[in-house]
Amino acid sequence: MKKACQHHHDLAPQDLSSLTSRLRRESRKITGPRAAILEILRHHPHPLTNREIFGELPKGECDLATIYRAMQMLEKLGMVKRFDFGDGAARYELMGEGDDGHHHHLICTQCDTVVEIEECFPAEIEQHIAAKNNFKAVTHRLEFFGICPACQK
Amino acid sequence: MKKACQHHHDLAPQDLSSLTSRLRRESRKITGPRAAILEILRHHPHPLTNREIFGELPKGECDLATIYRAMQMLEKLGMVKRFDFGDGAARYELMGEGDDGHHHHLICTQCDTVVEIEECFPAEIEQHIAAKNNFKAVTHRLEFFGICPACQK
DNA sequence: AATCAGTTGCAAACGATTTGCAATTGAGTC
DNA sequence: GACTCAATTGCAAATCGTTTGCAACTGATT
Ligand SMILES: [Mn+2]
Ligand SMILES: [Mn+2]
Ligand SMILES: [Zn+2]
Ligand SMILES: [Zn+2]
Repeated sequence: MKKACQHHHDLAPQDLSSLTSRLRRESRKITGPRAAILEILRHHPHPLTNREIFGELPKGECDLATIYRAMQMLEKLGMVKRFDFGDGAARYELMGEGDDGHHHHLICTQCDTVVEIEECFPAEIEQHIAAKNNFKAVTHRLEFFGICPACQK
Repeated sequence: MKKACQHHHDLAPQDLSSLTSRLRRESRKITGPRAAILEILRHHPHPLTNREIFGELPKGECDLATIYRAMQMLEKLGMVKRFDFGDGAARYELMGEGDDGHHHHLICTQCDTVVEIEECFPAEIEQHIAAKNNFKAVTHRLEFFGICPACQK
């Protein structure tokens, strides 16, 4: 009954080699920690916090600070998208090559279940808001919150 | 040329007495720090961080921790609404009695200018998202970002 | 004026994120 | 395969926003 998601998550995750070549292209080194981090992101459909990534890693594989530095770099290179669920921890999701990664989530306020959302804020309304206030390059951050079926008792 | 905003910000700010009576009603004490904080919120049309409130206060008037505690309490009583602009600091705005305070902002990514926005995410689409995923009590957090007229050169 | 729960200042504690630095290591070069 | 050097890492300390323990204090009520 669940409709197929239209984001890259459904597609076979991009292979590691395409990811590492992107790094090489930017003259970044392919290190153990980085490969491990990308491997984890590749297999997760929803945004992960640095601590969650750290938890997925075999202990001793890599320092938490290294993950923070890696995610910063990956975000700068446009390889991951950063999300904010309002709980004080940044979350990252791998994004496809051309893709700008813009999309939204529906989060259960009780159990933190995350659903990828395909709907977006209507462009016409956004343009109207931008024009009315003489702003340029307007975009938005949008996340939905509610009670998931399982938590409804 | 600027169109009138339709939020409570335009109306004369609610007077201190109506605010303090709300506190009294909840058997909270009207203290110097609290009155000073409310006074500041009353005169600010946009969300303020705790540190900004602290900065507005005459030095020595009140401890930062007291502000954190006051804002927590005011939020619990539904007297202020908390916003998140994604920069790691909570922001609070005074809200009217009946009002649930739900609204959005347009923030300049260069100078942090804030504009109050009256538009909201279309309810029908939100309902559709909720229904499709069997979520209940769905709401959203939404903020717009762009370059304000002054920062466009 | 006496009473007492609610408040406050101050310092320490916290959790997420950043940073300095010396040791380590990819990845071309010979 | 060894050589070289900038990029990277681990570790500890530092930052930042926020929370908390606690003893002193104060507003509201009697
Ligand atoms: Mn997603
Ligand atoms: Mn506002
Ligand atoms: Zn969108
Ligand atoms: Zn809205």
